[in-house]
Amino acid sequence: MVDDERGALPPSGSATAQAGRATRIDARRNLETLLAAAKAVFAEKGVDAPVRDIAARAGVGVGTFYRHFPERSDLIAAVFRQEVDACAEAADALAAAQPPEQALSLWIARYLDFIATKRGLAKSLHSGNPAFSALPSYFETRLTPACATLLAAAAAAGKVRADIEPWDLLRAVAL
Amino acid sequence: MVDDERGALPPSGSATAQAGRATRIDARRNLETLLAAAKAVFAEKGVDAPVRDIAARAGVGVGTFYRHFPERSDLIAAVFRQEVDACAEAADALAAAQPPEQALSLWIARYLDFIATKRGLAKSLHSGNPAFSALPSYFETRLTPACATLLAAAAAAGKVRADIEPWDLLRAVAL
DNA sequence: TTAAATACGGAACGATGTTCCGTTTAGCAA
DNA sequence: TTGCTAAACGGAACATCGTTCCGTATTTAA
Repeated sequence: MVDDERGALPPSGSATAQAGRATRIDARRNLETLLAAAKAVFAEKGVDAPVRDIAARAGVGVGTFYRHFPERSDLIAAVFRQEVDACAEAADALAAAQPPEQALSLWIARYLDFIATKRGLAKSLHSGNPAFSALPSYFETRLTPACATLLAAAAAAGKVRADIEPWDLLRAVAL
Repeated sequence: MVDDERGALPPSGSATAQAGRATRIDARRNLETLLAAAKAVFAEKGVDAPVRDIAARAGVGVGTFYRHFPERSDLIAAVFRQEVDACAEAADALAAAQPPEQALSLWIARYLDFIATKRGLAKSLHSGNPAFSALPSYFETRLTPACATLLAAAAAAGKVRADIEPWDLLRAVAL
């Protein structure tokens, strides 16, 4: 259940039903509600907001919270991963709907939003907590290809130089 | 009382008796005991060690702790300041007792010790807590002149190049 | 419809920072 | 020395958090 959100690469929902029963629908709904509540509360009060506040905002008990996120840090990691996913998916959507140059430009704006949000998380990310050690790699693995696709299309259209490395672009903005 | 330890520049004990009574001797003794206990406990269990542990190690109640350090962060800042002071004073002592080249070399070793200790504190220092915002400046203001004196003497004796900036040396080792 | 598996809610626990207040003590004067 | 008072002390008590537990409610499969 929570582990579905933990896979290193598969975006966010992997219906890898192993055996036994399927995940209950109320459980999945609460998981999503909790993630949404967490994003809202983090934006309002920062990443240090109490678990109780997040559970309350989601209209759920703390017991339910901990069923989905065994530790507080798991929530933070899940929110981070979900936002990385959203940013990567935005790249696909833009590539499909816009001409190369605008797709790239709009996505960079989108990525800037993400970075701004991440500022608060960054403190947690670099806190030495092993719960977060995999996140930077997730970030890179997910976002580099997304950026690469947009860059390649723009380069093919002659809109940007062809020697720009996706990872360098990401770093340039992030730092 | 605690503010005696807070001054931006005057090392650690400024007997600037303003009015009223003098600081009680038991109070001053407890302050020193607490600082020593804190250093020991930090070395053992890290900067996140509970206030109670530090008070217990000092043989003192938590009430006494909070009389001297209104917030936990004040203790950390005080320990940091005291260690900066000790490092700066070591420079004077070495300059007075050793030939320039050895004084410099021995002091760098001493400074390395300090940096190693500071590692644990660094996390707190850069945590965004305003209680710590003045510490980097204290560090620089106190240590740069100490280092400069040693460097100047060594340069005058022809033992080191004359174009080494004290601050650069400090950074080179610290980073 | 029913029984078992699953999930839920929230009281309760343990740890920690901080406050409060009755008791003790150092410092001063008679 | 004795007595008085401000200052300091000790530690119980409070508030906040993360986390655990367990009795109850809901979902699902047959």
